[in-house]
Amino acid sequence: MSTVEEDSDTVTVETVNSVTLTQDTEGNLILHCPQNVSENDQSFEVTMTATTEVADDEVTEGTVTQIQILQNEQLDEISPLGNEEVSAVSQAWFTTKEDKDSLTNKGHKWKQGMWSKEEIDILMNNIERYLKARGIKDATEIIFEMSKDERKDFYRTIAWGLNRPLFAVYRRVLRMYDDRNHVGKYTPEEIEKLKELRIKHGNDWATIGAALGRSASSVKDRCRLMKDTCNTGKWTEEEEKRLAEVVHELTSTEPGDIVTQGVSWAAVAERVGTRSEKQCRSKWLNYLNWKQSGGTEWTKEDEINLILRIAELDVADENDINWDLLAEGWSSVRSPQWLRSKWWTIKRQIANHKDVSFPVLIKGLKQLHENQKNNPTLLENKSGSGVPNSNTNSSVQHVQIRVARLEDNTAISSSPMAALQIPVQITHVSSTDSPAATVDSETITLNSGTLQTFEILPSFHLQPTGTPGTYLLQTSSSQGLPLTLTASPTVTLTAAAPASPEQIIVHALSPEHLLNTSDNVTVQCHTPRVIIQTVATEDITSSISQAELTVDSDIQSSDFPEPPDALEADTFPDEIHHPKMTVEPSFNDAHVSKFSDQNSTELMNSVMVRTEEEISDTDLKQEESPSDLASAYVTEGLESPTIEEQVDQTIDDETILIVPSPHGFIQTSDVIDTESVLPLTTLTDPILQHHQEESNIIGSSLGSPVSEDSKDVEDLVNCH
DNA sequence: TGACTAGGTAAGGGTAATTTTAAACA
DNA sequence: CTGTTTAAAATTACCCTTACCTAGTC
Repeated sequence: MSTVEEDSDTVTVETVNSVTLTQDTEGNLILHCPQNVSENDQSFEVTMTATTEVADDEVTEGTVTQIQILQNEQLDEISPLGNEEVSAVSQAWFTTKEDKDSLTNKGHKWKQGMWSKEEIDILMNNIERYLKARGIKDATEIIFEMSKDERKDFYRTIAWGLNRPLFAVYRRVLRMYDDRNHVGKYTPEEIEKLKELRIKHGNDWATIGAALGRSASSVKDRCRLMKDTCNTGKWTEEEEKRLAEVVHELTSTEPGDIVTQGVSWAAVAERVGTRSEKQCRSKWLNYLNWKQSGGTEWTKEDEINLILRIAELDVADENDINWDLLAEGWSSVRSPQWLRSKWWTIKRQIANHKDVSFPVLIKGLKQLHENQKNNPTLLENKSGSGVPNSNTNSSVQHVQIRVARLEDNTAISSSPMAALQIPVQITHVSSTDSPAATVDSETITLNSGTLQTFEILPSFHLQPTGTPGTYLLQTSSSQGLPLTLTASPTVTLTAAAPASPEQIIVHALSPEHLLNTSDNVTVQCHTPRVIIQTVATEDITSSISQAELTVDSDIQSSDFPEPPDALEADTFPDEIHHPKMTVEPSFNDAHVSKFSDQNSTELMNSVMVRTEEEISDTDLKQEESPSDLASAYVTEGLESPTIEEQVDQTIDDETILIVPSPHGFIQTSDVIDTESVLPLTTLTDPILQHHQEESNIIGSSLGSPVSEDSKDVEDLVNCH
C-alpha cells in the first residue's frame, strides 16, 4: 500500500520481477510473466480479460474488450519424435544428392526453411552445453579459430535434437556467430567502395567482404541488387509489358496463365534489362500476374477468410502451411508468396505475435475478427458511414495477446533475468470537457494487499525518460480520476519523487506475486480519459504510430453529440466517464462474454516502465503476503488442460529504481543488475526536462490535448 | 586409388522488414 | 488546396538450399 498522496512526493517504486501489463486496442489488459522459459519448465499461459464498464448508468460507449488466449505451450514438436531418426538426419552432411535420396528413401523427413524460434533455442542450448562441458567461453573460438581437428564433432554434437541436415546447422552457426554479418544497411560510401571492389575482384566475395568488413554472402547479396542499368521507382507500362512477355516466353505460358514458380528471375531480369531479378520477381508475383489473369481486389472478408482457412488447416507450425494450396482458386490472392506476406501484415496486428505460439496466435486473430464482425463499427473506418463521431478508427488494430508463463521458482531465482518489464502504454485522452477542470490532486495510490487498488488521478501525460520507449507517466491533473488497479498484491503505480511530484511510475511486484496471489487484477478507469495499454516490446516505436490513432470503435455516434476531432476521437466525453476496466484472469471461460458491451479505450502513447525486483517497502512486505493462489489459467478452446502453479511469494527487499533499458524497454533477457539500474533521480535527460517544463504548463491548463502527448512521443522517437 | 569426412563457394530463390510513394482524409 | 495519415508498392538486408568443389585421410 504505498499510497502517494498528492502532496507527498515520495516516490516509491517497487520492484518487480517480471510482469507485463498490457492492454490492447480493445481494452484488454494482460499481465504476463517473463517469457524465456527454458525448455523444460512447465510453462503455462494466463489469460486475462479486460473489461470496461461504464461506471455510470450513462451510456456506454461501447468498448469491447477482450482478450484471451491461453494454452499451454507444449514443447512436443520441438522434441522430435524418435531421436534415432532425427539423428540420422542431423548427423548427415548431405554432400550429395545420393545421400539425400538415400535418407528420403528410408522414410526420413527433415525440416527446411526458416528456423523456428524453438529450433534456435535448441541449437543455442546445445552450443552452451558443449562449451560448458569443455570449459570454453566463447563459441567463436571453436567456430573461427580452431582447426577442424580441434573442433571435431562440434557440429555433430550441437545438431543433436534438430531435425536438420548437418550442413544446415553448420551454415546457421556460421552466420549466427559471424559478426560481419548483420551489420545493417549499406551506406552510400560502402556502396561506392563495393562497386570498386567488384571491378577489382570480380566475384571473389570473400575478398570483397573482407575489405568491407562484411560477410561474403552479404556483399554478394548486395551486388545482386546493384545493376547499373536498373531503374527504380514506379514501373512504366513498357517495362511491365516487357516483363510479362519475358516471363511467359521463358516459362512457355500464355498471358493470363498463373505463373508463380519455376521462373528463372536472373534470366528474366537479363531480358527485361532495366530491372533486377528481385524487382522483376516482386513485380510479377505481387501485381502483374494477378492483374493479367483478372484478379479481384482483396477485401476485409478475404482477410477473415484467410484466418479461418489457416485455422482450419490445424497445423501446429506456421511453416507447415501450404501456401500454394491455400492460394489456389482464390481470385483476390495475387500469388502464394503474396498471400504469405498478407498473412504477415495480419499477424502484425498482434503486437507480440512473435512471442506466442502459432495456435494461440490464430486463436487470438479469430477472436479479434469475430469481434470486429460483431461490432461492425470496428470495421468501418473511414467509410463515410455518416457517423459523425465515428472516430478515426483505424483498421489496423494493434492488439496484444498476452500470455503469461510462470517459471518455477528455481528457475526464476537462478535466472539472471530476473528483471522484468512492464511495458505499459498510457493514453491521455484529451478531455472535451473544460480545460478548466482543474488539476487537483494527483494521486496515485497503490495498494498492495489482497485487494489493491491504486488510483491515478486526473490526467497525466507521458514523460519521456530519455530512453526511447520509456516514459514516466506524469499526472497533471485534476479530479480524481481514473485509474484504479485492483490486483492482488502487486501491481502498483507510484507517484513521484519530490522533485517531480507529478511523475508516476507504474510498477509491479514480482511476478510470482502477481500471478500467484492474485486471482483478480482489476484496473478501473473511472474517468474516461486515461488509458493504459501495453505495447509489444518489440515494436515500441512502430506501435506508437499505429496505436496512436486507434479509436475506440465501439463508440456509437449517438453517444457523442459532438464530433470529436481526430485526436479527441479517442476521448471519452465527460459524461461518459467512469469506464471501468477490469482485468481478470479468465480461469475458465469467463472472459469474453463479460465484457461485451463495454466501453473500450484507446491506446496511444506507450509508456514503458520497468521495475526491479527487489522491494524494500515494509508496507508492501506486510501486505504482500497473500496467499498462494494458483495462478494458472487456461482458457477454453484449447485442448490443453489447466495447469496450476504455485509459487511461494517471498518478498524481497525493495529498491526503488527505474531502469531505462538500452532497448527502450526492458527485455526479459536483459540482465538487470544493480549497475544497470538508474535511480530515478538520474533521469535528467534534456528531453525529459524539456518535456517536464512543457508538461507543467500543460498540466496547469488542464487536459493536455492528446495531440500534444503523441507529439511528444513522436519527438522522442525521432530523437532516437 | 577411391571413398569418406568436414568443410567451403557461388548462385539463385525466397523471406521479413523497412522505406517510399501514392492515395485518402479532415 | 493543404497538411496528415495510411495503405500499398518498392526496396533491401538477410536467410536457405542447391550444386559443386576441395583438402585431408583412412
